[in-house]
Order: sequence, then structure tokens, then C-alpha cells
Amino acid sequence: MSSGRPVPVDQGSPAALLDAAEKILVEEGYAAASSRRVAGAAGLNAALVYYYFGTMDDLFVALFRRGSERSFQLQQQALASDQPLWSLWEAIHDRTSAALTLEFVALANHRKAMRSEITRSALRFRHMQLEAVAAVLERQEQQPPVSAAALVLLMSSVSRFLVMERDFDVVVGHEEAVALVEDILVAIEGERRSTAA
Amino acid sequence: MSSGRPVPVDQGSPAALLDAAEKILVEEGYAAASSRRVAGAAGLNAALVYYYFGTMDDLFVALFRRGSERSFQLQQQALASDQPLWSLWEAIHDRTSAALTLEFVALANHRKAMRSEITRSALRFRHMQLEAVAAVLERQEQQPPVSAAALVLLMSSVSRFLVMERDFDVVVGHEEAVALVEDILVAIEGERRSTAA
DNA sequence: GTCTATAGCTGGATAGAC
DNA sequence: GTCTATCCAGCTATAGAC
Repeated sequence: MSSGRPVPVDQGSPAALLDAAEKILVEEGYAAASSRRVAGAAGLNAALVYYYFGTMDDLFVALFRRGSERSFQLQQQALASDQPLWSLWEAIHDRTSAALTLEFVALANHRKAMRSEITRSALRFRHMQLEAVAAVLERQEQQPPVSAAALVLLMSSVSRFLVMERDFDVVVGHEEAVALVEDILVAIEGERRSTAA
Repeated sequence: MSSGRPVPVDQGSPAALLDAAEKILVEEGYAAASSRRVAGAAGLNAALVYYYFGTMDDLFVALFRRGSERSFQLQQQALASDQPLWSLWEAIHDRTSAALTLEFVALANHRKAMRSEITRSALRFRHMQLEAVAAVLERQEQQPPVSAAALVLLMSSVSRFLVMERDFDVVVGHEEAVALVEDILVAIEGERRSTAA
């Protein structure tokens, strides 16, 4: 159920700063992710933030890119499994990733450099998902109940929304919504086989 | 298509401060909504924020409550129309409201007073929606294709997700996702009749 | 009810020693 | 590559004049 995000390996100060920033972003929001707090959490001096990244904006962009790249790899693996839809459905439930994305979206509201980054990344993910899901549907014998685009958006929307609400302890109707999506997955891909990695 | 949010009427300084805060929150994010910026935008002195609201946190909570109450009234009206599902579907597309909610969710990450406010409000909306949609489905002659809970979550999830993505100019697959939802609405409630209010 | 003035803090960012 | 020291801007919040 929990994230497949790997434990951060020590790769020097820049990586340590990114790790610390990510943790603070998820746990306390971007307003808490100041250069002093981030550096302190990494056991380093605040000036190093500017030495390595130039500005705080640049650090946020670098962090977004790193996380985006990681998630992209994970999705690629998921879509290459023997049950691409079920694996995708599982992958997009990652709560850390969802929380991070939310912070970046909020950041983009007044850090304009983030906007284009998010757009580019979202399109990249969308196209990868569309391609893979379309391939699955084409392999179907009977007519699939939904288009690839509708299914991808349905899965993404419901997943994001439920993860966000769950964070606020709001879960009314979630079971039924999950069942709605998973009934479609079963109809296309059959029952989910064990994915306890 | 655009919001039904009424033009702010002058109701004295507290309302003017809330109006200004709301505008800044939507357009620039909560990091820009400082007491000076808010008061300045309202043509007032920053000290008045503290005179009327006590702290900035209290101002944000007051703003959330005001917006939540407004939206609640609008949804009640929507659900009382002759096509409750279509009206609800239209009401939840409000972009200003979606943007505001996003900021409040981000704020809740380090302003703990916001968390319980959001939870309470979300549950209130959910229960109102569930009750109304269940009533619609019970009136159906043939077996409805989805449960009330699944339908409510489906509409909310897709709407929120599409509005958010659209803000980043990401619209790939949106038409198909909208069609998926609206096909269900048609099956239950028939074609949408004019709602050009 | 509205303003000025100000205390006290925290932030981004840079210069320069080591 | 890492640190200390520092500048300056902006923030929350309060005291007190009007």
C-alpha cells in the first residue's frame, strides 16, 4: 500500500538538500521549506543551497524534476507488467507523490518557473499512459467498455481525489468509487493477481 | 461556463478585507496573502486585519467559512432544480472555488486550524450531495447504472482534476472523460436542458 | 474605527574567510 | 566545498495617537 519510493541514498550535499526539501515539503508545506530549514535538516549550511542551486526557485525546480523522473520510471515499469492497468492503478495511488505534486501546484501559483515544468511533466505522463492503455484495449477481443483516454482520466482523477480527501480523514463513498473503477479493470484485465512486490 | 460567484458588495471593512484576500489567494497563492498586501488591496491599513480578525490564521478561517457557506447555498439551489445531477455537475465546475480550495488545502499543511475546517466542510458537502443523488436514483424506474456514492465521487473527482489540469493548459483526454460522466447523466436524467442562467 | 510607528523575527541572497 | 557574518526586505503583531 505504501510508496515504493526508495530510501534516499547518500550522494553528496546536493542530493541531501533535495532529500531534506522533499521531506519538509510533504510534511509541512512549501512555506516551511526555507533555505535555512532545508539546510538545517540536511545537516548543512544554508549558503550551500545558493552555491548548488542558485536560488530557492531553482532548488524547487530541481526537486520537481528529480521526483518527476523517478515517478516516470516507476510508471514505465508498472505499464510493462503483465497487468498494466492494475499496476498503473496501484502506482498512481502513491501518497507521497500526490502530496508533493499538490505542493508544486500551489508553488506554481507564484513561482512562474514551476508552471511550465508541471505542464511538461503532466503531458509526458499522460502520453505514456495513453499509449500503454490504448495498447491494452486494442488487445481486447470484445469491445472495451471505455476509451483509453476516458479510462486514464478516470483512474487519475479518482485516485488523486481520494488520496487528497483521505489525508483529511474524509472517506465517505470512497469504497464505492474504488469499486466503480476496479469493476472496469476487472472487465478488461481480469481479476488482479498478486502485486505484493 | 464562468462562476456564478456574485460581485462583492461593499459591506464594510471586514468584508472588503475578505474580498481582497480571496482575490490574492486565487491569483497569487497564499504566500502572497500577507496582511499588508491584503489590506493594501482593500485600500485599508494593515492593522485593521488584526483589529477585525485577530491573526492572519483567523482571517483565513473566516474566509474559508464564508466561501464554503456560499458554495453550500449554491449547491443546495442546484440540487433543488429539475435536473439535479446536471445542475450539480455544472456547479462543481466553478474554477474560482476549485482554486480557492486548493490554496486552503495547501494552507492546512502548516496551519492546523484549517484542517478541521476543511474536513467538516467536505463532509457537509458530501452528505448533501449523497442525499440528493440517492433521491434522484430512487425515483428511477430502471436499475441505475451506478450507486449514488460512486456517482457523486466520480463527478467530484473528474471535475476537480480537469479544472486543475486545465489551469496548466493540460487538456489531453478531457473531452473523453467529460463524455464518460455525461453519458451516465444522460442515462439517468435524460439530455441536459438549457441551464443558461 | 482607522491610522502611524515600531518591535521582533525570519526569509533570500551575497561576500569573503578557510 | 563549506562556513561565518551580514545586508536588506518583508512578515506578524502590538501600542498608542487621533
